[in-house]
Amino acid sequence: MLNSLQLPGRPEDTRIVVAMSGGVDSSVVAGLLKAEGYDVIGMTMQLYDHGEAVHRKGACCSGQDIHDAKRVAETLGIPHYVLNYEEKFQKSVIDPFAQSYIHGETPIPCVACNQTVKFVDLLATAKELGAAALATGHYVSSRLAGNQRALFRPVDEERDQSYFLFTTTQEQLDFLRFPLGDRPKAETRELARNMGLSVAEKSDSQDICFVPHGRYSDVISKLKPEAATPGKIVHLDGRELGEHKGIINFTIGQRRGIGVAVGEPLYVVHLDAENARVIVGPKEALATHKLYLRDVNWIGSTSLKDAIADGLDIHARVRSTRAPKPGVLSLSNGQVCVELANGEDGVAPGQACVFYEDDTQSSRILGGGWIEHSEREAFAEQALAKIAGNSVAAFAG
RNA sequence: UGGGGCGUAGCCAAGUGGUAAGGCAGCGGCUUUUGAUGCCGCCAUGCGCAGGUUCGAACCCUGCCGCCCCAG
Repeated sequence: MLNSLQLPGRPEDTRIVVAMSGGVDSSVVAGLLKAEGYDVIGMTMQLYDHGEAVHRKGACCSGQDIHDAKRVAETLGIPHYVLNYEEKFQKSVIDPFAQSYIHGETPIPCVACNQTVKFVDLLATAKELGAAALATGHYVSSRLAGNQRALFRPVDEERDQSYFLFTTTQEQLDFLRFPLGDRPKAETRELARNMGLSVAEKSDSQDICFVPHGRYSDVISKLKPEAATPGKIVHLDGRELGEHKGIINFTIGQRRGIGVAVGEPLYVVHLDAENARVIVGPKEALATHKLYLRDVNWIGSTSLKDAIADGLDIHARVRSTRAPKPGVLSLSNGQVCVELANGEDGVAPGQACVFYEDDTQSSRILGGGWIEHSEREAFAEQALAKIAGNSVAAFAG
């Protein structure tokens, strides 16, 4: 006989740790589980210096948010602990974040945070406390598929956070619970009001939590002053259009902030970290069909190797908010790759490609990988090759 | 200093007598638990300068300044 979290034993005998960010979602999770009678412990991670981000809307894991979490815990009558993971967060999330941009890639700190601090350190602490599960406020569903848990898209498609959870391992998945995956966001807020939680009307979190005022490049510059190396802005057709203040300020697909006027809009199509060049071009040059992935995490029911041996029809996401699009997952020269039937724009190395079983509303998440590089239309590939050649020639001369 | 052309916002550019299009760039906002994209809004009391004609001038006239081309 399993309880509502599909664990053996009565709720009263089941200890659950809830990762409380200080936001509405995780607060409601704690409230729901407490109401069901579970032995709930709230835990909040302190991830970075609260000095600068205290009053920022939509932050988490610092200053005000920790206070909010504490208040909620008091209201619910559950114990609450604050875990100082500042050093780990710096090392596992912020530093790699900066390095990624320096290398001309575009990181996803939210995934790095889930992958490291949240589902490793916090999860370990939960186990140490004798918890049977770690519950979070993510909008994603998980349930048993055979004798192991599987991940599915949530009921509220608009809030789907599965993209940020693609690195979750089977072992972590078996210990995690996502009670909000089966209800719409509006209902969560309603529940928060009914529970009398102080955070009921708090704005949703957005943007990178550890970036104070919207300029992520400031964080990098502060951390690595030498990172902002100026360089040239080069058009796909070879023209040098101007200068920029460092490739850390750009990402593939970006339009605003290039600062060059040529009559037609320009987009960043490639970042040449080695030569500090930003390659720009027309929107058409962004269309990407084939993605090569590294560090693939697979949480399908059969092994990855077996599943994709003959090519597997999947739906894939290259960004969190877009609907999964049809594609084929396969092995190409030993590297996992995805061929998107209709292509996508703005595909940047360092971002993730997440696999879904199909395009249904409650599709299973099969895993995903980090985008190492990608292939565009022939004309763009040729132009890029030519520009790369010019750079080599320039160095030789 | 003979001839011709041009000077409109940061860039490009339409307008050739009726009260300054548009694009790009920039700025602001919306959207978004990553970076983006997208969408919406803002952006020349003034058209190289100074006079003149006219009810009315970026448009016509005069002079000046600057740039370009051809011929030297």
